[in-house]
Amino acid sequence: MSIEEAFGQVLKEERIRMKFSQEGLAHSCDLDRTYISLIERGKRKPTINTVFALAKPLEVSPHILLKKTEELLR
Amino acid sequence: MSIEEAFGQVLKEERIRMKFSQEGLAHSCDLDRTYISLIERGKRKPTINTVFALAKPLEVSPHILLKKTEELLR
DNA sequence: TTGTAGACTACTGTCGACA
DNA sequence: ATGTCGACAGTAGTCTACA
Repeated sequence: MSIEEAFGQVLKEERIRMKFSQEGLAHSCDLDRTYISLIERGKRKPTINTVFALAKPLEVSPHILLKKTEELLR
Repeated sequence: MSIEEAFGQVLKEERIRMKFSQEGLAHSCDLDRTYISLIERGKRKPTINTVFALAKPLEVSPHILLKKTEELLR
């Protein structure tokens, strides 16, 4: 499993936990809905700034997203 | 201070802690030396895969780099 | 509500050279 | 050992549209 696939899975879990639709999350962090879709399916490797943007509406620290990603990979 | 500036500062601290030159670190994580220089000066926003690549030779978990970045920003 | 496609812009990351 | 420059290839991220 690749880093971006693991990150996508984490993002999806956190998004669903917060009861966001992809659309709602996209709007909340000022990103495109189709881009959220791409990330969740492991088709994109977001920059650190994007990770920070995603983390905010998910009410989780950015580093937690990476930590969960690492846990999935190991 | 921007996210990328904070990350650059963290990277530099960790690199120096491990007694790497930019060149040595670049070689160890298979990135370009000038790119390490750009990141440390906050001129680039690395992707999550790049963060993972940088973390490995620094012998630190990727999420720790983000955590230290967050601490600098706050 | 989500996946996907295509066309597009902006920027990440490479490389060679020189101070 | 590092900063910087310019040129470049590849990809992050946008937007419209349709299943």
